Amino acid sequence: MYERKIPVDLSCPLRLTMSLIDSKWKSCILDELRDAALRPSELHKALPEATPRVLDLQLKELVDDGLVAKTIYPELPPRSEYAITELGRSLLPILDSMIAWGEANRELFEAKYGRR
Amino acid sequence: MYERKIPVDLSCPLRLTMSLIDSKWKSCILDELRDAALRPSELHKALPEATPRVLDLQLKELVDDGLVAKTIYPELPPRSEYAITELGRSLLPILDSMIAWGEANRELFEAKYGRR
DNA sequence: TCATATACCGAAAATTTATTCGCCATACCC
DNA sequence: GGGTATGGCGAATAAATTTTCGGTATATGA
Repeated sequence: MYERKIPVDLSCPLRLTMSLIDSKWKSCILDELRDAALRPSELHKALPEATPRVLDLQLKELVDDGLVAKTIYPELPPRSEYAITELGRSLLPILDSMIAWGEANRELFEAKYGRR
Repeated sequence: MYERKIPVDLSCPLRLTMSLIDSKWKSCILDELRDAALRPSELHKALPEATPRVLDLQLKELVDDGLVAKTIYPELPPRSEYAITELGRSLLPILDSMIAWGEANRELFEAKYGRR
């Protein structure tokens, strides 16, 4: 039985929301799942910089928190799919505003921290 | 001269925005500064769970990233103030939507992860 | 002289998060 | 039997973040 090591932060609304998405890949995973459910191998193809292991670990927490749902198909070789839930989907407007902010300010930070 | 250990993530708009605010206290600091500039001791009073040290470290990164501005008053004992910049203020609507989401879903997670 | 107050910083330790590597199980195919 | 493919997990390591503790500097005032 899986259990979060670090519990969701219930101390204030902002920290609650942040604690659900503030790891390195969770917000990207939710963003990738917005249009279609993906298998772990497809998600890894979409986010090649993330290792399969870390995607697996963070998907487990997203499932645990109810933002993503997992479906296992009893086939061989095994197949599973991860889909965003309605609760997870309700976070997408927040991610959208972050994406818009990042696009609006990309040049500023590229100039500041240098395009390699 | 101060320098970020981990650079801002320029690889995509979402990760850029997240990398600016995804540490444990940065979003709370920005939220606290929305109405008035605060001195470090006042900020610590507003966020007593954060140690003065970590507030200091994260304020430095927020200043470095241009989200917060620091003013030093040459008095004794020393006095300094941290104020949100226009760039930082442009993130507040995102924080507002996170706060609203957290309020809307607080009960769900309290039921799930237990009020102590 | 000594304590106070304020902001700040260095360094070590502790904690949390991410990476790397290799293994498991299973049915299919050669 | 050996190779392939898939999803998943354990454990060790590495890296990043946070905490803890102590110290600096300065003018005031007891």
